[in-house]
Amino acid sequence: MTTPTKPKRRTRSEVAAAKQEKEEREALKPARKSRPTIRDVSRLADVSRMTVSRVLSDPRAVSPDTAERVHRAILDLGYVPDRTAGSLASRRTGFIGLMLPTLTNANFSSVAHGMTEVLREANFHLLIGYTDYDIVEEETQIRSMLARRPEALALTGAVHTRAASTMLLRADIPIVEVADLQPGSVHHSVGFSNYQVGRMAAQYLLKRGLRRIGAVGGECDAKIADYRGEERIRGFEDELKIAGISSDLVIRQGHIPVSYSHGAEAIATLLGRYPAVEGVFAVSDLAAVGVILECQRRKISVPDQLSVIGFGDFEIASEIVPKLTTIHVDFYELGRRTGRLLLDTLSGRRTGGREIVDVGLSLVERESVALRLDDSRS
Amino acid sequence: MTTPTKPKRRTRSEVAAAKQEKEEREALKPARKSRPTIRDVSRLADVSRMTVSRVLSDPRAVSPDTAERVHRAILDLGYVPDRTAGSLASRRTGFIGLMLPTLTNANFSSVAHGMTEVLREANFHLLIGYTDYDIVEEETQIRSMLARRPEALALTGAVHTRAASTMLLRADIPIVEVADLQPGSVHHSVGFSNYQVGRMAAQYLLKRGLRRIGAVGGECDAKIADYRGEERIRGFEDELKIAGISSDLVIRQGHIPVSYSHGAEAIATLLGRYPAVEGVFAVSDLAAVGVILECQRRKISVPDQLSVIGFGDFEIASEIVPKLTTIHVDFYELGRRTGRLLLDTLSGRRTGGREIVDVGLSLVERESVALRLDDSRS
DNA sequence: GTGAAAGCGCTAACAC
DNA sequence: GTGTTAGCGCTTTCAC
Repeated sequence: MTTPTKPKRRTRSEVAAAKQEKEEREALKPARKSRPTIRDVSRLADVSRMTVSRVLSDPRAVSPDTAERVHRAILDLGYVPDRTAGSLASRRTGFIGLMLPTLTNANFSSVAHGMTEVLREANFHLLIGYTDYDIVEEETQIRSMLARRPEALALTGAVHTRAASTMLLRADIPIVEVADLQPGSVHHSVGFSNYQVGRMAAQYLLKRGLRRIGAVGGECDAKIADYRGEERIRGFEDELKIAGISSDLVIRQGHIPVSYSHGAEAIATLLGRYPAVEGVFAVSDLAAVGVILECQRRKISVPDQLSVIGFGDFEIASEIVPKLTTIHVDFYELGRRTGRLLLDTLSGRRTGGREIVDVGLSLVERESVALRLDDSRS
Repeated sequence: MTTPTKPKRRTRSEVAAAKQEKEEREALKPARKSRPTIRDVSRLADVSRMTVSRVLSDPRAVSPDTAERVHRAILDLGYVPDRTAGSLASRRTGFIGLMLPTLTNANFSSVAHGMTEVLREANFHLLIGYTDYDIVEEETQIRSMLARRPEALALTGAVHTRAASTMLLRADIPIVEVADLQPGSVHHSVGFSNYQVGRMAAQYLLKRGLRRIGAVGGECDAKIADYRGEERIRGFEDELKIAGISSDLVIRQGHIPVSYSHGAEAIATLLGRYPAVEGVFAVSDLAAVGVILECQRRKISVPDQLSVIGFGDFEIASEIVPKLTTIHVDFYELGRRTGRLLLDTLSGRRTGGREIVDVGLSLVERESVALRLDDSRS
């Protein structure tokens, strides 16, 4: 029972001696069959663990000879440093969180793509979560993400539960709200104004001489809501109001994520109620394409009989027949800007208050909106 | 200089005494302004740190009263456990890596979605990387992912660099190759046979009485290659060979990711070379939709003049006019199966050798393939 | 049911 | 340029 290799309970006086032995034990510790650690490398290269650490993090601080030996040992052993341990010691995890509404939307994917491109160079990893457009789920996700100690967080949108907001504040890390520019927020923002998207769409349809115009977007219910889509609709309605046009043709129907079939169904409803509708704004290109396709099935000519304008400039927009006129946002660039803002903030290159980056909007005129010359307005 | 609070160098004899003081110092340690730790919770709840840990990981091991006090303390402090530290101590990171070719493909996103759904319940997090279809980049990504000590890895496809394969073996964790069933692999597989996809497409076109048929896919160059797409093309060609039909109409053009415009350009090439082509298989629905759209522009009727069959059953497939006949794979389910396989393996519920899960293929007959009744074959 | 001791594999800080 | 010390915030293990 009293195996000498197995340390037993020791009296106080033995502690110092034990300490003496530490080095010796360390040297004897068998090259276990498990993954090699920094210690294995240090022994093989005959240097201290710190030197190995330095070779990896700041090679210039080590003499070329030593570095060479260490590198060889690393290769020999197939050593892969453990960033979990490194994170704990340095208190820098190298994680940045990104919370998306859904994984399966090309534009949000582009944000993730853009961020990753920027973060990669700085050796940061993106931790991706998604909420299915549910802010209660977002709260859960934020909590479990914070347990990974991300150094910064990017969230889609500016609407959160109270508890989530509290956690975010307490986390005391840079936070940026992405894809939505809300004046009230306390965090950084990189995005564009969804409200402005709606206004721009309405302005364009009006400018083209269209008057009987409407919009299609998703419903909002208690929990699951597309705040950004609703903002776009709101902007659209406000612009109509200014022009003295009724917003009866604006319909909210179906649930997010808004997609092709959603657009097809919504235009069917709209056409049923207001057969005379001559122009429609869809809160997403996917819905807009659904509208065009439904028109194709019904032999309604776009844009001759019905004009369509979308949002997002998804890839399909420039391919569909007729090509879709839409409002473009560079989501990939948005992701890059977000990544850079966060990196700059973390490195202290950027200091001070709330940063607001507007990546802007651009109208891409293609073929899906008619020009009513018979109309008298500009 | 000799600030009493700052511990100085100590003689051996002082060490024991210092140890004595440890507890006292700990008790005195100021409630620093930083994030609360398990120690802060334990002090507030007047229990040991271990008890707090148990409340979080195995509540039944703690008396209800104690648990209650601990929970209150957690809430009071807004304590969020640090999984970085937990991972190091328990040697379980709760990470599972997923390597995708690209972030911006709906079907791969579905895999990530499916996996996440399954992993969430087990409190695992997905670590997502992407390679841009480049196996050298994959190697880099795998290396940096392994530094996070994922407990398992899911890779898209079975083609890796030698160095990558070595690392994977050494990592000594469960690995599953996803979306590609390659007989030669040493790892688990969850997927389908891309080769079979191509054969199925050819068989279907032939069965419908089409003879002058071809395919459109991407080129392969030294590094960046769509192995899966190429497999599908290969299957297609082999089936043609069996039927005694030339595969001259099979063209590989352009680079991945294959998308709408790729299909449009490829069909333009094909039509230029072989105006009499009557049927085409596109390695991806996106390319197939591009073909349909290009035909629309050229006033070529689909399927009357040209039949089109795709792969992937992307959302647009069932919306486009005419609706696209395609080969469906349930990528979401594929992700779920992958997640479950990995979880089962990790929990020891599953043991033994290489597991191969074929999620299967199904042909979705819609409107884009003609039926040539004038042909004599079945 | 609860606690004390001993790390997990690294790095910050400082010594030489 | 290199090494030593002392943790990072948890969990494992074992004692009671």
